[in-house]
Amino acid sequence: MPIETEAPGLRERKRLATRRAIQHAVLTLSRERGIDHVTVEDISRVANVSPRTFFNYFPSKDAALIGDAPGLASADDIEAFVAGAPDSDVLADLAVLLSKSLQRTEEDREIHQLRRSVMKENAYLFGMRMATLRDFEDQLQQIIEKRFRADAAARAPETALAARGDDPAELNQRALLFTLVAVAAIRHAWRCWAEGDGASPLSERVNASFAEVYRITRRND
Amino acid sequence: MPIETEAPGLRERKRLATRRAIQHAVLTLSRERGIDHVTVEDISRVANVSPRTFFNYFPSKDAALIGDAPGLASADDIEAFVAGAPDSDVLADLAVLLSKSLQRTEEDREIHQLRRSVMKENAYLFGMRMATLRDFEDQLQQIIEKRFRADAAARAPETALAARGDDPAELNQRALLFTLVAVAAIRHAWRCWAEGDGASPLSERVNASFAEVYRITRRND
DNA sequence: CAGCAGTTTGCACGCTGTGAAATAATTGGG
DNA sequence: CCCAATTATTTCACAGCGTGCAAACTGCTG
Repeated sequence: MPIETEAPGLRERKRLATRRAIQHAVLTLSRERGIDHVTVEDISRVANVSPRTFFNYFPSKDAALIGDAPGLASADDIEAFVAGAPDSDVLADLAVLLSKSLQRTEEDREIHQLRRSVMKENAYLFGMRMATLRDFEDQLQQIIEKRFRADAAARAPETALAARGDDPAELNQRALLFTLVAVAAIRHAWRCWAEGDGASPLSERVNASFAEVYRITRRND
Repeated sequence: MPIETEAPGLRERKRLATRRAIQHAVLTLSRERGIDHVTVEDISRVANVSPRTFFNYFPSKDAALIGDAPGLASADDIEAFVAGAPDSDVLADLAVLLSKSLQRTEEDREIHQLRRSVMKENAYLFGMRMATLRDFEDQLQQIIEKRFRADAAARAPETALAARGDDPAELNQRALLFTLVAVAAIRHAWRCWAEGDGASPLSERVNASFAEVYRITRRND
């Protein structure tokens, strides 16, 4: 019995190859002519699939360009965050969690670099990517809410849930604000990283940006 | 000689009416059936224009739904922000500026409420709006950079520009972070406002959200 | 090999968005 | 009031996106 994954199998390998071919095609073509002058037909021709197959892999042309959504860290890491010490700094813990989450972004080097260079040219793509970030935000918000509830329970275990001062709507809003500030930090990190030469990994940048957020919100002295 | 605007003229009035009719049409139809089941043809029929005319007013179906980008405050307000006291809190000043900016968002009450209710149903529209926020962000970032330069000049007027410690790239990144944090606050305010009953105006919410950002970034004590 | 499940493809179709030219409406001047 | 210039609207044609469907194909399994 294999420890980890069964041998991927021809089917799966082919699937990944096709996916990669499509992404590679859309990125290189976009870099040459600009995305507006690249059609799905062009992409499919270069990637050696039918136009219809393109849409079996990606729901839209944009999706192929943008790539997969970031994806949150492992279940273990999330667990650790939720169960964090109730009197520790939530935002700081968040920085740790998110830095870890983005480490696994480094799957495919070449695609990654290509995408970065294409996005540097067409700034509006950053905006596109933001839209796909919504899922990420929603997940994050729910995790943060969970953490809040855990904190509250740890702090006052004897009090009944309903009796505690946590209005669910207010909890929601608090979690939302943490989420949005965290995403702001990620966006900052991401764009600094995209501007730079790619020397330092994205996850380091995230830590730096979170630290900057703290500096910014201190009134200057 | 009229003080302010010449009489708008028939042409301009009609134009505004059409614009409003289209927005009204797309919003009411979307609320009834969901936006995916509303075509440009439907919208144009209700608004009494040809489908082609629809695209003379809005570049896309989404654009009609989302409405105009927020738009920054008046030139005077921006001037005041840039020339702010160099040792005051930039983020706090920013809160004032943005709160003012969003006051003028309250142009058309009915459209505004409709849009709010449609967006409450289809959460993914929030993501769409984000994409349009990029212009706003860029403008904001430039204004903040200007403020930084003004501050630096006021603080050390004798030093030559080049000799001062402000690496242009670093200035950029700092301004970007301020921008993104500010936008995070606006997004928070906006979504809280959309959730609520619309009693308190958006601009007040912005102030509240900025205050919350400060609270959040203090390590809890 | 035979059958099954998953993949790719071709085809038809509706919808979005744009360019160009014809048509209609508004404005300003005589 | 009517004409000419200007601007807005419409009609038409067309390229591209994205989806449903059914047929052909390919890897998998016994």
